[in-house]
Amino acid sequence: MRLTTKGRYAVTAMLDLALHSDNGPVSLADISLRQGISLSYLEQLFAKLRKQTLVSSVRGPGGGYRLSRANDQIFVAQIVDAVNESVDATGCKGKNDCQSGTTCLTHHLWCDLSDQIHDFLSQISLAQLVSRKDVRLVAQRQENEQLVHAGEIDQSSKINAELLN
Amino acid sequence: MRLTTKGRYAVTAMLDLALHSDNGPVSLADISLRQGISLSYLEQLFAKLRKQTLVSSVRGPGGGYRLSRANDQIFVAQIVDAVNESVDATGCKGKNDCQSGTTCLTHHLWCDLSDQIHDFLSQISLAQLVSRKDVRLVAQRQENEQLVHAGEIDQSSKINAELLN
DNA sequence: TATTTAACCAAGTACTTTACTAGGTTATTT
DNA sequence: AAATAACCTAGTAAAGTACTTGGTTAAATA
Repeated sequence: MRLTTKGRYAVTAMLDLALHSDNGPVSLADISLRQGISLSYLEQLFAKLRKQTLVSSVRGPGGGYRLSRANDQIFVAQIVDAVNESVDATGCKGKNDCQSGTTCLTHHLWCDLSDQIHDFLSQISLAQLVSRKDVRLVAQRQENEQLVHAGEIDQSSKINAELLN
Repeated sequence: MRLTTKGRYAVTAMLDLALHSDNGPVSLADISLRQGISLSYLEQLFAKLRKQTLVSSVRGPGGGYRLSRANDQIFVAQIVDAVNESVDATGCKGKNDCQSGTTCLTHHLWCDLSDQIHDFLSQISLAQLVSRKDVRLVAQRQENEQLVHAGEIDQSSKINAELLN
Protein backbone atom coordinates (compact mmCIF):
# COMPACT_ATOMS: atom_id res chain seq x y z
CA MET A 1 0.00 0.00 0.00
CA ARG A 2 0.93 3.55 -0.60
CA LEU A 3 0.22 5.52 2.54
CA THR A 4 3.20 7.62 3.48
CA THR A 5 4.06 11.13 4.57
CA LYS A 6 2.85 12.29 1.18
CA GLY A 7 -0.74 11.26 1.84
CA ARG A 8 -0.52 12.46 5.43
CA TYR A 9 0.72 15.87 4.28
CA ALA A 10 -2.09 16.11 1.75
CA VAL A 11 -4.78 15.28 4.31
CA THR A 12 -3.24 17.63 6.86
CA ALA A 13 -3.13 20.46 4.32
CA MET A 14 -6.71 19.85 3.20
CA LEU A 15 -7.85 19.82 6.83
CA ASP A 16 -6.03 23.11 7.41
CA LEU A 17 -7.88 24.48 4.38
CA ALA A 18 -11.20 23.26 5.79
CA LEU A 19 -10.44 24.84 9.18
CA HIS A 20 -9.54 28.25 7.74
CA SER A 21 -11.97 28.58 4.85
CA ASP A 22 -14.19 31.16 6.57
CA ASN A 23 -12.39 34.27 5.32
CA GLY A 24 -11.85 33.62 1.63
CA PRO A 25 -9.15 31.53 -0.03
CA VAL A 26 -6.20 30.22 1.99
CA SER A 27 -2.68 30.70 0.62
CA LEU A 28 -0.22 27.83 0.57
CA ALA A 29 2.24 30.11 2.38
CA ASP A 30 -0.14 30.16 5.37
CA ILE A 31 -0.59 26.39 5.32
CA SER A 32 3.17 25.98 5.01
CA LEU A 33 3.73 28.08 8.14
CA ARG A 34 0.99 26.47 10.22
CA GLN A 35 1.62 22.85 9.25
CA GLY A 36 5.40 22.94 8.78
CA ILE A 37 5.31 21.67 5.19
CA SER A 38 7.57 23.21 2.54
CA LEU A 39 5.77 25.65 0.24
CA SER A 40 7.05 24.11 -2.95
CA TYR A 41 6.06 20.63 -1.86
CA LEU A 42 2.58 21.92 -1.06
CA GLU A 43 2.41 23.40 -4.55
CA GLN A 44 3.14 19.99 -6.02
CA LEU A 45 0.55 18.30 -3.84
CA PHE A 46 -2.10 20.92 -4.63
CA ALA A 47 -1.45 20.57 -8.36
CA LYS A 48 -2.65 16.98 -7.97
CA LEU A 49 -5.54 17.92 -5.67
CA ARG A 50 -6.63 20.49 -8.25
CA LYS A 51 -6.50 17.92 -11.06
CA GLN A 52 -8.87 15.74 -9.04
CA THR A 53 -11.09 18.83 -8.53
CA LEU A 54 -10.86 18.64 -4.76
CA VAL A 55 -9.75 22.28 -4.59
CA SER A 56 -10.04 25.37 -6.78
CA SER A 57 -7.52 28.20 -6.92
CA VAL A 58 -7.65 31.99 -6.92
CA ARG A 59 -4.58 33.75 -8.30
CA GLY A 60 -3.12 37.08 -7.36
CA PRO A 61 -2.95 38.94 -4.03
CA GLY A 62 -5.46 37.69 -1.47
CA GLY A 63 -5.70 34.53 -3.53
CA GLY A 64 -5.13 30.94 -2.51
CA TYR A 65 -7.11 27.73 -2.49
CA ARG A 66 -10.68 26.85 -1.64
CA LEU A 67 -12.36 23.48 -1.20
CA SER A 68 -14.29 22.88 -4.40
CA ARG A 69 -17.07 21.12 -2.51
CA ALA A 70 -18.63 21.26 0.93
CA ASN A 71 -16.72 19.92 3.94
CA ASP A 72 -18.89 16.84 4.18
CA GLN A 73 -18.48 15.92 0.53
CA ILE A 74 -14.69 15.46 0.62
CA PHE A 75 -13.34 12.22 2.09
CA VAL A 76 -9.89 11.25 3.28
CA ALA A 77 -9.67 8.38 0.77
CA GLN A 78 -10.16 10.83 -2.11
CA ILE A 79 -7.31 13.02 -0.86
CA VAL A 80 -4.90 10.12 -0.43
CA ASP A 81 -5.90 8.74 -3.83
CA ALA A 82 -5.29 12.13 -5.43
CA VAL A 83 -1.64 12.44 -4.37
CA ASN A 84 -0.64 8.80 -4.58
CA GLU A 85 -1.61 6.68 -7.53
CA SER A 86 -3.93 4.56 -5.43
CA VAL A 87 -4.73 3.22 -1.98
CA ASP A 88 -3.81 -0.32 -2.83
CA ALA A 89 -2.25 -3.00 -0.67
CA THR A 90 -1.65 -5.39 -3.58
CA GLY A 91 1.51 -5.13 -5.61
CA CYS A 92 -0.29 -5.53 -8.93
CA LYS A 93 -3.00 -2.87 -8.51
CA GLY A 94 -5.65 -5.57 -8.55
CA LYS A 95 -4.48 -6.93 -11.92
CA ASN A 96 -3.68 -10.42 -10.60
CA ASP A 97 -0.25 -10.47 -12.25
CA CYS A 98 1.72 -10.19 -8.99
CA GLN A 99 3.94 -13.21 -9.65
CA SER A 100 5.41 -12.94 -13.13
CA GLY A 101 2.06 -12.73 -14.88
CA THR A 102 0.05 -14.94 -12.53
CA THR A 103 -1.74 -14.41 -9.23
CA CYS A 104 0.49 -14.64 -6.17
CA LEU A 105 -0.43 -16.74 -3.13
CA THR A 106 -1.55 -13.83 -1.02
CA HIS A 107 -3.19 -11.70 -3.72
CA HIS A 108 -6.69 -11.98 -2.32
CA LEU A 109 -5.56 -11.16 1.18
CA TRP A 110 -4.14 -7.83 0.03
CA CYS A 111 -7.27 -7.14 -1.97
CA ASP A 112 -9.34 -7.64 1.17
CA LEU A 113 -7.02 -5.36 3.13
CA SER A 114 -7.17 -2.67 0.44
CA ASP A 115 -10.96 -2.75 0.58
CA GLN A 116 -10.83 -2.54 4.35
CA ILE A 117 -8.59 0.53 4.38
CA HIS A 118 -10.45 2.20 1.55
CA ASP A 119 -13.80 1.67 3.24
CA PHE A 120 -12.45 3.12 6.46
CA LEU A 121 -10.98 6.24 4.84
CA SER A 122 -13.98 6.67 2.54
CA GLN A 123 -16.24 7.13 5.53
CA ILE A 124 -14.25 9.98 7.05
CA SER A 125 -15.06 13.43 5.67
CA LEU A 126 -13.22 16.68 6.31
CA ALA A 127 -16.35 17.86 8.11
CA GLN A 128 -16.04 14.97 10.57
CA LEU A 129 -12.37 15.75 11.18
CA VAL A 130 -13.11 19.46 11.68
CA SER A 131 -15.59 18.63 14.43
CA ARG A 132 -13.25 16.29 16.31
CA LYS A 133 -12.04 17.45 19.70
CA ASP A 134 -8.41 16.42 19.17
CA VAL A 135 -8.30 18.26 15.83
CA ARG A 136 -9.82 21.44 17.27
CA LEU A 137 -7.27 21.35 20.10
CA VAL A 138 -4.28 21.13 17.76
CA ALA A 139 -5.79 23.76 15.45
CA GLN A 140 -6.25 26.10 18.43
CA ARG A 141 -2.61 25.66 19.43
CA GLN A 142 -1.44 26.32 15.89
CA GLU A 143 -3.49 29.51 15.66
CA ASN A 144 -2.06 30.74 18.94
CA GLU A 145 1.47 30.06 17.71
CA GLN A 146 0.67 31.93 14.53
CA LEU A 147 -0.63 34.90 16.57
CA VAL A 148 2.57 34.97 18.63
CA HIS A 149 4.67 35.02 15.49
CA ALA A 150 2.45 37.54 13.75
CA GLY A 151 2.13 39.47 17.01
CA GLU A 152 5.84 40.25 17.13
CA ILE A 153 5.65 41.75 13.69
CA ASP A 154 2.32 43.45 14.33
CA GLN A 155 3.52 44.95 17.61
CA SER A 156 6.63 46.46 16.06
CA SER A 157 4.64 47.76 13.11
CA LYS A 158 2.06 49.18 15.50
CA ILE A 159 4.84 50.88 17.43
CA ASN A 160 6.24 52.21 14.19
CA ALA A 161 2.79 53.42 13.21
CA GLU A 162 2.48 55.22 16.56
CA LEU A 163 5.90 56.80 16.23
CA LEU A 164 4.90 58.16 12.84
CA ASN A 165 1.96 60.04 14.34
CA MET B 1 2.21 2.86 7.15
CA ARG B 2 4.81 0.40 6.12
CA LEU B 3 3.16 -2.29 4.05
CA THR B 4 5.17 -2.94 0.91
CA THR B 5 6.48 -5.82 -1.13
CA LYS B 6 8.67 -6.71 1.83
CA GLY B 7 5.74 -7.55 4.06
CA ARG B 8 3.89 -9.19 1.19
CA TYR B 9 6.92 -11.38 0.42
CA ALA B 10 7.22 -12.36 4.06
CA VAL B 11 3.56 -13.37 4.35
CA THR B 12 3.69 -15.22 1.02
CA ALA B 13 6.80 -17.13 2.11
CA MET B 14 5.29 -17.99 5.49
CA LEU B 15 2.11 -19.19 3.81
CA ASP B 16 4.21 -21.35 1.47
CA LEU B 17 5.89 -22.77 4.54
CA ALA B 18 2.52 -23.50 6.13
CA LEU B 19 1.29 -25.19 2.94
CA HIS B 20 4.33 -27.47 2.62
CA SER B 21 5.13 -28.28 6.22
CA ASP B 22 3.83 -31.87 6.05
CA ASN B 23 7.11 -33.51 5.00
CA GLY B 24 9.68 -32.00 7.32
CA PRO B 25 11.40 -28.61 7.03
CA VAL B 26 11.06 -26.53 3.85
CA SER B 27 14.21 -25.08 2.25
CA LEU B 28 14.33 -21.46 1.17
CA ALA B 29 15.47 -22.69 -2.25
CA ASP B 30 12.07 -24.39 -2.69
CA ILE B 31 10.17 -21.30 -1.55
CA SER B 32 12.30 -19.20 -3.86
CA LEU B 33 11.39 -21.38 -6.85
CA ARG B 34 7.69 -21.63 -6.06
CA GLN B 35 7.10 -18.00 -5.09
CA GLY B 36 9.59 -16.26 -7.39
CA ILE B 37 11.46 -14.51 -4.60
CA SER B 38 15.26 -14.27 -4.64
CA LEU B 39 16.93 -16.78 -2.32
CA SER B 40 19.20 -14.24 -0.67
CA TYR B 41 16.33 -11.87 -0.05
CA LEU B 42 14.40 -14.72 1.55
CA GLU B 43 17.39 -15.41 3.79
CA GLN B 44 17.28 -11.83 4.99
CA LEU B 45 13.56 -11.96 5.63
CA PHE B 46 13.81 -15.30 7.48
CA ALA B 47 16.61 -13.96 9.67
CA LYS B 48 14.07 -11.46 10.98
CA LEU B 49 11.28 -14.01 11.19
CA ARG B 50 13.60 -16.25 13.21
CA LYS B 51 14.49 -13.40 15.59
CA GLN B 52 10.77 -12.98 16.27
CA THR B 53 10.55 -16.76 16.86
CA LEU B 54 7.97 -17.25 14.12
CA VAL B 55 10.11 -19.95 12.49
CA SER B 56 12.87 -22.34 13.56
CA SER B 57 15.63 -23.63 11.32
CA VAL B 58 17.25 -26.99 10.64
CA ARG B 59 20.71 -26.87 9.09
CA GLY B 60 22.37 -29.30 6.74
CA PRO B 61 20.96 -31.51 3.96
CA GLY B 62 17.22 -32.01 4.17
CA GLY B 63 17.11 -28.98 6.42
CA GLY B 64 15.12 -25.80 6.05
CA TYR B 65 12.57 -23.89 8.08
CA ARG B 66 9.59 -24.91 10.16
CA LEU B 67 6.82 -22.84 11.71
CA SER B 68 7.71 -22.56 15.38
CA ARG B 69 4.06 -22.65 16.36
CA ALA B 70 0.83 -24.15 15.05
CA ASN B 71 -0.79 -22.71 11.92
CA ASP B 72 -3.56 -21.08 13.88
CA GLN B 73 -1.20 -19.36 16.31
CA ILE B 74 0.65 -17.27 13.71
CA PHE B 75 -1.07 -14.13 12.44
CA VAL B 76 -0.40 -11.95 9.40
CA ALA B 77 0.16 -8.87 11.56
CA GLN B 78 2.99 -10.64 13.40
CA ILE B 79 4.71 -11.49 10.12
CA VAL B 80 4.46 -7.96 8.74
CA ASP B 81 5.63 -6.55 12.06
CA ALA B 82 8.62 -8.91 12.05
CA VAL B 83 10.07 -7.72 8.73
CA ASN B 84 9.16 -4.06 8.91
CA GLU B 85 9.68 -2.08 12.05
CA SER B 86 5.97 -1.67 12.63
CA VAL B 87 2.52 -1.57 11.07
CA ASP B 88 2.00 2.10 11.75
CA ALA B 89 0.13 4.69 9.73
CA THR B 90 1.41 7.61 11.80
CA GLY B 91 4.72 9.22 10.96
CA CYS B 92 5.80 9.43 14.58
CA LYS B 93 5.17 5.81 15.65
CA GLY B 94 2.52 7.00 18.07
CA LYS B 95 4.92 9.38 19.83
CA ASN B 96 2.87 12.51 19.08
CA ASP B 97 5.91 14.44 17.82
CA CYS B 98 4.88 14.43 14.16
CA GLN B 99 5.21 18.18 13.67
CA SER B 100 8.57 19.34 15.00
CA GLY B 101 7.99 17.97 18.50
CA THR B 102 4.26 18.52 18.71
CA THR B 103 1.20 16.59 17.55
CA CYS B 104 0.20 17.17 13.93
CA LEU B 105 -3.36 17.97 12.90
CA THR B 106 -4.14 14.48 11.65
CA HIS B 107 -2.21 12.44 14.22
CA HIS B 108 -5.28 10.82 15.76
CA LEU B 109 -6.71 9.92 12.37
CA TRP B 110 -3.59 7.89 11.52
CA CYS B 111 -3.63 6.27 14.95
CA ASP B 112 -7.20 5.14 14.31
CA LEU B 113 -6.24 3.80 10.89
CA SER B 114 -3.24 1.96 12.31
CA ASP B 115 -5.48 0.28 14.86
CA GLN B 116 -7.94 -0.62 12.12
CA ILE B 117 -5.29 -2.26 9.92
CA HIS B 118 -3.62 -3.99 12.83
CA ASP B 119 -6.90 -5.40 14.11
CA PHE B 120 -7.73 -6.70 10.64
CA LEU B 121 -4.36 -8.40 10.10
CA SER B 122 -4.24 -9.69 13.68
CA GLN B 123 -7.38 -11.69 13.10
CA ILE B 124 -6.05 -13.57 10.07
CA SER B 125 -3.98 -16.66 10.91
CA LEU B 126 -1.93 -18.79 8.53
CA ALA B 127 -4.41 -21.60 9.21
CA GLN B 128 -7.23 -19.42 7.89
CA LEU B 129 -5.26 -18.57 4.76
CA VAL B 130 -4.36 -22.21 4.17
CA SER B 131 -8.04 -23.16 4.17
CA ARG B 132 -9.09 -20.43 1.73
CA LYS B 133 -10.26 -21.57 -1.69
CA ASP B 134 -8.31 -18.93 -3.64
CA VAL B 135 -5.10 -19.81 -1.78
CA ARG B 136 -5.53 -23.55 -2.38
CA LEU B 137 -6.12 -22.87 -6.08
CA VAL B 138 -2.92 -20.87 -6.49
CA ALA B 139 -0.99 -23.40 -4.39
CA GLN B 140 -2.27 -26.21 -6.61
CA ARG B 141 -1.11 -24.35 -9.74
CA GLN B 142 2.31 -23.71 -8.24
CA GLU B 143 2.73 -27.37 -7.31
CA ASN B 144 1.79 -28.43 -10.84
CA GLU B 145 4.35 -26.02 -12.28
CA GLN B 146 6.93 -27.41 -9.89
CA LEU B 147 6.10 -30.96 -11.00
CA VAL B 148 6.51 -30.01 -14.66
CA HIS B 149 9.92 -28.50 -13.94
CA ALA B 150 10.97 -31.35 -11.68
CA GLY B 151 9.31 -33.83 -14.05
CA GLU B 152 11.78 -33.00 -16.80
CA ILE B 153 14.62 -33.85 -14.48
CA ASP B 154 12.84 -36.82 -12.90
CA GLN B 155 11.92 -38.26 -16.29
CA SER B 156 15.48 -38.10 -17.57
CA SER B 157 16.82 -39.53 -14.32
CA LYS B 158 14.19 -42.28 -14.47
CA ILE B 159 15.25 -43.03 -18.05
CA ASN B 160 18.85 -43.03 -16.92
CA ALA B 161 17.94 -45.37 -14.07
CA GLU B 162 16.19 -47.69 -16.51
CA LEU B 163 19.14 -47.63 -18.90
CA LEU B 164 21.42 -48.63 -16.06
CA ASN B 165 19.43 -51.81 -15.41
C1' DT C 1 36.26 -38.71 6.49
C1' DA C 2 35.12 -36.03 2.39
C1' DT C 3 31.39 -34.03 0.18
C1' DT C 4 27.16 -31.99 -0.19
C1' DT C 5 23.52 -29.37 1.47
C1' DA C 6 21.40 -25.47 3.26
C1' DA C 7 21.35 -22.19 6.93
C1' DC C 8 23.73 -18.08 8.29
C1' DC C 9 26.21 -13.71 7.56
C1' DA C 10 28.17 -9.18 5.62
C1' DA C 11 28.84 -5.81 2.21
C1' DG C 12 27.56 -3.52 -1.67
C1' DT C 13 24.42 -1.74 -5.41
C1' DA C 14 20.81 -0.44 -8.90
C1' DC C 15 16.53 1.46 -8.50
C1' DT C 16 12.63 3.97 -6.81
C1' DT C 17 10.30 7.15 -3.95
C1' DT C 18 10.09 10.92 -0.90
C1' DA C 19 10.52 15.55 0.45
C1' DC C 20 12.54 19.27 -0.73
C1' DT C 21 15.21 23.29 -3.23
C1' DA C 22 15.97 26.47 -6.96
C1' DG C 23 14.52 29.30 -10.32
C1' DG C 24 11.58 30.55 -13.02
C1' DT C 25 6.43 32.33 -15.56
C1' DT C 26 1.64 33.83 -15.43
C1' DA C 27 -2.51 35.90 -13.68
C1' DT C 28 -4.73 39.20 -10.61
C1' DT C 29 -5.18 42.75 -7.23
C1' DT C 30 -3.82 47.18 -5.17
C1' DA D 1 3.76 49.57 -11.97
C1' DA D 2 4.42 46.68 -8.09
C1' DA D 3 3.23 43.07 -5.23
C1' DT D 4 1.20 38.77 -4.51
C1' DA D 5 0.43 34.02 -5.05
C1' DA D 6 -0.65 30.43 -8.16
C1' DC D 7 1.63 27.61 -11.54
C1' DC D 8 5.49 25.07 -13.67
C1' DT D 9 10.01 22.47 -14.48
C1' DA D 10 14.17 20.41 -13.20
C1' DG D 11 17.26 18.72 -10.07
C1' DT D 12 18.80 16.38 -5.64
C1' DA D 13 19.89 14.36 -0.93
C1' DA D 14 18.30 10.75 1.76
C1' DA D 15 16.01 6.59 2.61
C1' DG D 16 14.16 2.22 1.58
C1' DT D 17 13.58 -1.79 -1.47
C1' DA D 18 14.99 -5.85 -3.73
C1' DC D 19 18.64 -7.97 -5.01
C1' DT D 20 23.70 -9.77 -5.94
C1' DT D 21 28.08 -11.42 -4.54
C1' DG D 22 30.92 -14.04 -1.88
C1' DG D 23 31.69 -15.93 1.72
C1' DT D 24 31.35 -19.25 6.70
C1' DT D 25 29.24 -22.78 9.62
C1' DA D 26 26.61 -26.87 10.91
C1' DA D 27 24.65 -31.28 9.80
C1' DA D 28 23.50 -35.23 6.90
C1' DT D 29 25.11 -38.56 3.48
C1' DA D 30 28.22 -41.34 0.62
